[in-house]
Amino acid sequence: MRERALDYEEAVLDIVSLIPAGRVLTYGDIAEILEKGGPRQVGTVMSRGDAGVPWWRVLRADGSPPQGLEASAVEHYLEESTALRPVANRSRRADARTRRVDLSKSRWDPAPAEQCALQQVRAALKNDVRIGASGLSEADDGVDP
DNA sequence: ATTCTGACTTGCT
DNA sequence: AAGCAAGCCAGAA
Repeated sequence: MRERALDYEEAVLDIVSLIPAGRVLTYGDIAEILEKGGPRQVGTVMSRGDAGVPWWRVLRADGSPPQGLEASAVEHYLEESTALRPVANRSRRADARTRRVDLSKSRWDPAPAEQCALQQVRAALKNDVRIGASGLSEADDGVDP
């Protein structure tokens, strides 16, 4: 019964693990979903090691993979057929380093059920989870009095 | 309490 | 497209 409140790190990792193959979210998106912290906090969590989550599906606001991991991230994109942005013709460096994900095409657009799952993670982070046993299901939406 | 740091963002050149 | 500065949020020193 791990239905206790999630700490920030767990919440972030949960979200990341929910991103489908071929889709991506930005650090900022995740912070927004959790309604806590900012892009940097999410980045900090991710930097602690992959923890078995698809880290390459989390990118910067401009569509570029996390610093230092561009090369291996691109391999995953090719593998998952993630929509990449066309390489600038002028650029000499048409390498993995210049490649960016096309956010307008690959950004994850969660279906209703998925949004629900995301909200559950947020709720679990916010206070505590009250699913199960006692059956008190009032997860206050977080708005302060 | 204050300062530094970072898998970040945005806006301006 | 690229580089730079400032803003931002939390945790660590």
